[in-house]
Amino acid sequence: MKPGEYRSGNRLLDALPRQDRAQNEADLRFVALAAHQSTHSAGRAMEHVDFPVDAVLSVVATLMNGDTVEVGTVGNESFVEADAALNSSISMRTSFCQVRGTVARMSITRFEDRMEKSIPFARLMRRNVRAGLFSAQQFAACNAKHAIVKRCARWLSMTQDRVGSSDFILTQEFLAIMLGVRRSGVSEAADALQKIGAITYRRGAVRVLDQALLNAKACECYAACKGAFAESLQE
Amino acid sequence: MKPGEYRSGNRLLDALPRQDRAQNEADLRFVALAAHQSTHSAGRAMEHVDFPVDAVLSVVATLMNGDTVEVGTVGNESFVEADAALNSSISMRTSFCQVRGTVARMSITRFEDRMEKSIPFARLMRRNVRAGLFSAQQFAACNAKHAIVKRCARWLSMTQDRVGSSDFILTQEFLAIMLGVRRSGVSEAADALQKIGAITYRRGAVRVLDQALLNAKACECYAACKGAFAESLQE
DNA sequence: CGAGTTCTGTACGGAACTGTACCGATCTCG
DNA sequence: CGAGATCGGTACAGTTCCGTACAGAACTCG
Repeated sequence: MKPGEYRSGNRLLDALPRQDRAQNEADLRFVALAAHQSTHSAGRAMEHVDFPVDAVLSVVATLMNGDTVEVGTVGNESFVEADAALNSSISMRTSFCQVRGTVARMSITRFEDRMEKSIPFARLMRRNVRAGLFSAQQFAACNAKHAIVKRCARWLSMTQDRVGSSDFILTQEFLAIMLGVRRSGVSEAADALQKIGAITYRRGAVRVLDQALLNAKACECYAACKGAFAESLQE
Repeated sequence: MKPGEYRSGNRLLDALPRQDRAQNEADLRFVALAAHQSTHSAGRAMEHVDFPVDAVLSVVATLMNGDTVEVGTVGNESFVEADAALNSSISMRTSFCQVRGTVARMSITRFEDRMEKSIPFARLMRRNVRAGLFSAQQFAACNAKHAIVKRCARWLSMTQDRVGSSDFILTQEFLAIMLGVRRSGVSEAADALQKIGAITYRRGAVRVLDQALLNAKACECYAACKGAFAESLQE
């Protein structure tokens, strides 16, 4: 493979200019993550930065009563944790693997070095953090205004894009935690989406039957976040 | 006044090292903002960046049905808009003045120039954006989990810190929009806070009677966001 | 195969919040 | 001062969602 033709499988890394892409080959190692495996802990120094390939990671805020709410969903269009691109090597949030798969892992040392030395690298990462900020803001509005079914459809739509498959493993229990609602609330929402033929949901196995229909049932936040990340990968 | 002793009144700008502070004097002009006056529009190129002195600005997400929800509150500990520190001169969100007062305004050109040329400047701004990201995430969790009264107390607590006064002007109508709830919901919450003697609320005029009590009634998100911004101003 | 675990569907009372409406109080401004 | 606009308190029916509980289905593993 010629230099610069290296592809990591993470769209953010692969959107770098040729020379930076070549550097990726040396800086990355691929790690298979199991479901619910933690990658970063709130308040702890980061040892590495993870660029998902086909895994989906969740960034969550943990409240004092122990409740957790998802504040960011990260797939092959982005990375965890954003702090690394904001002059801090301490992660503010906890993140873990939601849908099992592979991530391209870079040490925090290498990441910081490249932020400093490559203008295109730093620029692309920061533009991506901007999309992450947009998403967090969108989630704030979404959680305040949108009904469970729509948020549920949004999450499934986002996840399908990220895993690149119609099938993925996810229990209602975890989806409920992500959305900040009751499990039985997700059960009812998933049932509604099944009845209209958008998905099937059987014991942790989701299958998207009609992507267009599912997207249509999702709130506007799906398209908004997708657009923000897409924009951050261009130019 | 000796160089480096210049104080803008915005704590973020004033946390810069001596040399950068001196530069502020040339780069800033002070602008008085009226309540509800817009400073940035979603999708439009930024002409300037605003560092509040005693004004309080709101960053809002506008949904397709026209509803707006606050996704960031900005006072003298921060600035709008974060995008400027993330390699974009286009604002992703709309922001406007919530509590009237003064902002220190810098042209986007000067801001970008300083981001590029001063490492301490760029570092401080990015650490501040990190706190802004943390806040947006916290709001996402807050909107999903916390009751109106607590969110209301949070907002008033945050605002009092930012205006540096026990009195400020704010209609329930606008507070309702910020929290993403009904106006009469705010009316009931404000009434509850009045009954316990934390505040008085009369026709758009809020007076905080017992700050400690108000803070205690606020959800944990008040302290969490305050801490995040405080940390971003140190070192 | 059988015991134990995990996961989902469903139910029910209750709490929180919504949408809407109306009135009175207060402020603004000619 | 008086008309009009703004703002806040209250009410009520309706909806969404919560907390909790329980049973059955599906899976795991010895």
